[in-house]
Amino acid sequence: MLSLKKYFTEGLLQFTILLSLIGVRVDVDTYLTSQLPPLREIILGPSSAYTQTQFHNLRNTLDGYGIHPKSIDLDNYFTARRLLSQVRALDRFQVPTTEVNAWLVHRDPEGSVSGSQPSSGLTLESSSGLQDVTGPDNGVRESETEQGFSEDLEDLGAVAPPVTGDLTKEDIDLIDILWRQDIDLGAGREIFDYSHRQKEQDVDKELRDEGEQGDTWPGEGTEALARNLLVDGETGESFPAQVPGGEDQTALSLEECLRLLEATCPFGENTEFPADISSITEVVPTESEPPALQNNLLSPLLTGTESPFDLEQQWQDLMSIMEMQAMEVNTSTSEILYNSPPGDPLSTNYSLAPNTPINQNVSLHQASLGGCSQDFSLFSPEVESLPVASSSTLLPLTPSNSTSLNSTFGSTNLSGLFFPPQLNGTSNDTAGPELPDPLGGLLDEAMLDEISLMDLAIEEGFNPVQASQLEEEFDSDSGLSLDSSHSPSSLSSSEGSSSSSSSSSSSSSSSSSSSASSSFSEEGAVGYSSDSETLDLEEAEGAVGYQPEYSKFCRMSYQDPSQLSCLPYLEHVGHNHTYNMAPSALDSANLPPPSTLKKGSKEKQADFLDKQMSRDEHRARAMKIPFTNDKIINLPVEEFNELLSKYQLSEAQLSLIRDIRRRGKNKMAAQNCRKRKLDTILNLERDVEDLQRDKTRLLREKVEFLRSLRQMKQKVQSLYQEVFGRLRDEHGRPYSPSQYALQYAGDGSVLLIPRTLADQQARRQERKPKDRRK
DNA sequence: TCAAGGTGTCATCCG
DNA sequence: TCCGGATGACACCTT
Repeated sequence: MLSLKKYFTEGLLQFTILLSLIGVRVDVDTYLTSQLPPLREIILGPSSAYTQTQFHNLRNTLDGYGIHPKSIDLDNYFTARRLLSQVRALDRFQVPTTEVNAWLVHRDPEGSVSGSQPSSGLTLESSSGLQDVTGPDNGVRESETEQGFSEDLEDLGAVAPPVTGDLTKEDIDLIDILWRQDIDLGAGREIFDYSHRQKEQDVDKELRDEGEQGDTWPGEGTEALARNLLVDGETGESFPAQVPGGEDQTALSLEECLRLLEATCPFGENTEFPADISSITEVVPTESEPPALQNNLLSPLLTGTESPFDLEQQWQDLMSIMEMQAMEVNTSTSEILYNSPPGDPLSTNYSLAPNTPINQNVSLHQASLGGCSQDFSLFSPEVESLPVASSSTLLPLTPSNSTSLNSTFGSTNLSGLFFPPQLNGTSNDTAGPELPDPLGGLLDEAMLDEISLMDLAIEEGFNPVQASQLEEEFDSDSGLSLDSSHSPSSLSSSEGSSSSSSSSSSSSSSSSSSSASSSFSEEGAVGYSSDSETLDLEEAEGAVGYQPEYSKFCRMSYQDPSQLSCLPYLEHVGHNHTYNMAPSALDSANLPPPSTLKKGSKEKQADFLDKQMSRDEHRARAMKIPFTNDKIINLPVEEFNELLSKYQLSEAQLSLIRDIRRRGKNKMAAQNCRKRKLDTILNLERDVEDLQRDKTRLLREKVEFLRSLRQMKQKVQSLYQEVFGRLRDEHGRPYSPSQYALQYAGDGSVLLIPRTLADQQARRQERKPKDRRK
């Protein structure tokens, strides 16, 4: 494990530096800040020295780079945990662990990192050098309390040593103590298991209870310290995230930590922390690892000639570019992963890290493919001048070959190390083959620029449909969502409505009174749909108002029409909001059992019926129209006139009846119209899909033709050279290619002509197409 | 409170 | 000229 750490950290650092030197900005932030326990432990051990870079930017963006929004709290949390751990470790025997973050102390001998440094950024950096990353167990972020704690520590001087020049003995002692504090002896996972932590939490809880009952801290500081030492076998930390109300607990833990700090190291506010630590170092027995190992671990940075801030800058470059690539295109994947339920442990712990490399992979391809698919530079006139082998050089960067980057990287293949086994196992389908791609993309961006969708489709034997799907995914931001056409509901409704709209006129014209009652027909929005608005006392005089209850009840088409058909008043009224419902669904509408209609509720029912009636129905009732609105609306003109002639109706009644008929018909027409609109949109979407497929197919065919043409030209050229090379003049000497050329005659014969003449003819032939264009 | 979508209604056009 | 379908526009309501 230690060798693996050494190997990996060295390799990763060298690789990162290499990328930075060549100008590639890679965002490793997403790797480091992700809650990937194995990854963190592999890269950093239980600490997070690398995240100092990020922590440096937490509260101040000195270099102008944006801070990853998902990493701030996490880093704060890790920082606080690390501070807490180290404070607790001051007075106890500690299992030595490999503390990578000691690099930060070493690597900045002439830096301005100082505990008294007024610059917040520098202070933060120095304090972050003490931060700790203990793994993924901590899902709760308590940035506020931790920041406060960090600031408190700064006030106490509990910051990194004032390394303003050469390392003093105290500095070296501090480095040594830091190393000894956190050496990882490979403690078993059982130390971190829940039951163990639960016990520790219980201890903490008791401690807090005591603190709540009475502020016994000053007197019990030593005891609390002793109890606190049992909290964590390796780091001495509690696990606030495991307990409800974790923030409070963390706050207490931080406060407790401060108190412990005071109890353990009673330095004043201006007392420099390192001095105390160095003094403690002599007392604390440690089992440090062999110095050689430490030196080996330190070597990657210590041997570097770059300044620490340059290295930090390179890290930030690495982080930034990877983050930008991740955020660039593949938002869908991000949404899936980011929007995972918070309770999902997998998504909570691993959402960021697995997502990032996947996005980077896809984004790199999408960035190149999207652009190329539109530019189609491959089909430009220069396409013939492109070497045939050029496409083959792109192959390693295509998705199908992306896995080959593993072999390309050989022993430095990072993908297997970047991600824990369980993660690789769970995300193999999606992330597996794509993981190396960011690295591949970083290796040669210029090559990626030349990748096109058609390259994938042609060179890699992509199905055109797949290619078009890729294009569709790239164009997912278009106004019309093509996926909506795949929605079962929308599709069925549109298909069902298309027939209804075409037959609406016939049905309405041929419908009789019986057909009018069958408004819940499969024809859709052809039946009368009674308005759902109510008519209260004012409405009878023209006021209009809505009753939300009823609107909720039968407003939409999917609402149950049985709620209305059970009502005797409305059994003849076709409240047809069901034009997109299946007939079976309508037929299966259940009527409430008659027993439920008790006499006591008749009044309520009457009120309810009043509310169910539309405005026109209310008006018709108010005007004492002797027939139903359904008949008024759905009867043919002849029958409608007959009906009117049977009754002696006043002018107002006739006017209302005509209005009801007009409005009812118009309502149905509007519904049909809207359905047609929807159908049109859906059909257009399908047409767009078909056209995209055709476009992809045609482009593929074009490229195939171009390739075939290129091959034929090469063949002709080789034949030309062969024939020309066999020609001999009268003296048996070969003709000079610079002086003579072969020309193909129209009849198939081949003539040997002077080169000048051939050039002239070639020019003429070139002019002809231009003239034709003009 | 705002936005988006659904629905009813009116006015208008057109066959 | 009337009838009715189609549709844009608007208002209102719900989510």
